[in-house]
Amino acid sequence: MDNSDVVRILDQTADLLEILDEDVFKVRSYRRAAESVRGLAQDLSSIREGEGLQSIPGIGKSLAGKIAELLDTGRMGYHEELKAQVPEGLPTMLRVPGMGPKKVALVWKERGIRDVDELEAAAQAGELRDLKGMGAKTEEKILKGIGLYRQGAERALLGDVLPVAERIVEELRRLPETIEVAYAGSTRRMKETVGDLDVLATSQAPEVVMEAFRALPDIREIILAGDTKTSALLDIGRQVDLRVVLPESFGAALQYFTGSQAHNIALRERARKMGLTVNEYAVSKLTESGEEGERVAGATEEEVYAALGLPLIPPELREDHGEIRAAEAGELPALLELADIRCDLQMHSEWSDGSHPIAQMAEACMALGYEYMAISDHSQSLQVARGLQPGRLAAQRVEIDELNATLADTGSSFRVLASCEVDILSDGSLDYTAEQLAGLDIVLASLHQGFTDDRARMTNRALKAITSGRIDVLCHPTGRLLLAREGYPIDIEAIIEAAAEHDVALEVNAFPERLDLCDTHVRLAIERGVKISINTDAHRAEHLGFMRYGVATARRGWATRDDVINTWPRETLMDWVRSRRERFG
DNA sequence: GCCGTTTTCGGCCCGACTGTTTTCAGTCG
Repeated sequence: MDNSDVVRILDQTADLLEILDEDVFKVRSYRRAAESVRGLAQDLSSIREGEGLQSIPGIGKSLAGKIAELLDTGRMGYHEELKAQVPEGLPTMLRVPGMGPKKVALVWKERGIRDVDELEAAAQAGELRDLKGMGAKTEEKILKGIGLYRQGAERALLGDVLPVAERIVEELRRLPETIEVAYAGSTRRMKETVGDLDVLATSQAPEVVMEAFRALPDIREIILAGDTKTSALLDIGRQVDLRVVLPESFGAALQYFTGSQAHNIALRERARKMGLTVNEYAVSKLTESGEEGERVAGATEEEVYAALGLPLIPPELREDHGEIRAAEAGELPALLELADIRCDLQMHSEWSDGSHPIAQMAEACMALGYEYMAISDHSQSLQVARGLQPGRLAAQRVEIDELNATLADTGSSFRVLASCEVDILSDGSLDYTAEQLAGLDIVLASLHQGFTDDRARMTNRALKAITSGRIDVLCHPTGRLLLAREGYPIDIEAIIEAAAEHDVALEVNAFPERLDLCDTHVRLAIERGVKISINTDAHRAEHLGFMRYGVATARRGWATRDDVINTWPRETLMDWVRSRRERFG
C-alpha cells in the first residue's frame, strides 16, 4: 500500500460519491486529499510516524483515520461500502469524455447500463435519446467519446507537446489581428505530462483569430467552436483549447488558464476573504450584495497577483503546494534559470551507444553557451550499449586530452571532462575498479539491471554505491519511464538521506521520458541538503536541448541556482569532486 | 469532509459551451 494506491482509493471514493449524488463539497474534499497525497515525496507511513497525517493540507481528522485504516489493513471500509452500492464497471464510464456523474447515474438507473460496452450498445441502438436531458446528438457525442476513450492515452509527454505549443503560438503571433499569444495550462507549468493544451490570445477581432486557428496545420479536427473558445484535436492526438480575450484581460486570463485548478481555487478563496473576486477577465471588488464590482486588475499577471497582495508566483510552482503561503511571507525561492547552467555532465558519444563523435557533442555544447561538459559513456557490463572495456576507456581519455589541447591552442576556454556512467552491478559493486574510477574527472553511476529485485535489494544496491565514496552523481535514481514504466521499487527517502550524508549529487535526468528525479523528489532532496545535477543523457547532439525540461523539473522542485552543481564554474566542480573523494573515498 | 486575521459552524471558485430546454443542467477545465 504505497502513496499511489491511497491516491487511487481516494479518487475512486470521490467518483463513487459523485455518482451517488452525495454532497459536492464532500467530493471536493476527497479530490483535494487525493491531489495532496499525489504531491507528496515522502511515504504516507513515514509522515504518519513523524508529523502525523493531519499535517497534510486537506486531510483532517476523518480522512486521517480512513487513510490510517488503509495503511494498516489495505482496505477502507467507507470505500468498500460505497463500492458495494454500484456495479463494478460504473466508475469507468466517467473516463468517457462527455460522461459525467449525472449521466452515468442516469443511464444506470433508467436503462440498467453497467459499463462502457453496454453504454456503447445502447447509444448505437438509440436507446438513450428518450432519457431526460438527452437526445440523438447526445448519443452521437457519447459514441465519439467512447472512441476517444478506447484510443487510451490520457496524457502525453511534455517533450511532445511543448514544441507543438510553441509552433501554434508562433503561427498565431504572425496574424496582424493578435496582440498577445501564449500557451498556458500544464504546459506552461512544465508538468512532466500534459492532458490538454491551452492557448490564449488577445485580440479585438476574436473571430478572425479563431478562424485562422482552425486552419492551422497541426489541427486534425474541430471539437467545438464558440465566440471566445475553440476546442480541436491535434495531430499528436491531444486536445487543444484556444481562448481569445480582450487585451485588458490578458493577465487575468493567463493566470486563470495556467492553473493549476487547485492553485486557482486557493487564490480565489484568498480573494474572497479580501473582498475581491477573480475570474478570467479581471480581479474586481465584491459589492455588498456579493456582485462583481469595480475592476482592480487584469492586464498583466503581476497586476493580478499584486491585487491579491502577492508577488508573481512562477508558473512551475502553481500547484497549491505551499507557494501561496511562501509568496505571502516573501519566501518564494529565487528559482534556477536555464541561463544559469554552465555544463551538461551526462552524454554519450559514438564510443558507446551515442550517435555522434565527442568533438561534435562539444561543438553543440559550445553553441549552447556552456563552459564545459562531461562525456559519460557506458561501462563494460552494459554490452547492449557497447559499454567501454578498461582499454577503450583509457583510449577515450587520450582522445579527450587531445581535444582539450586543441581547444586550448585555439584560445577556447571550453573543456571536456572525462567521465562515465558506471553500472551498479547486481551485488551493488561498481563496474570499474577504484583505480579506473579515480582516473576520471567525475563519476556518474546508474542502475541498469536487476529491476526485478525487491525494494530492499534495489535500495541496498544504490546505497552501497552512494556510500562507496567512488561515485559523485547517482543518475536517474528511480529508473522510471514516463507513460511506459514505473520506477523500480526503491526507498527514495533512504537514498536521499545517504546522498546527503555522503555528499553525492542526485541527478535530474532531463530526457523527456525520464525527468527522474521528479519534481517532488527534488524538493525533498533539497530540503535534506542534497545537491542536484541536471543532465540531458544526450545520445545525439540534438538531445542536448532537453536541458530545459530538466531545469523546469528542478524549478518545480523549488530548486535555486545554489542547489544545482551544473551552475558551478569548472574549477568549483573539480574542487568539490576532489574534496568529496578525500572525505569519503 | 475541511477549515478559521470576521467563523469550532457555515461557509466552500468561476465561466464557456452544448444540447435540450423555454430558463437550465451537465460537463469541462
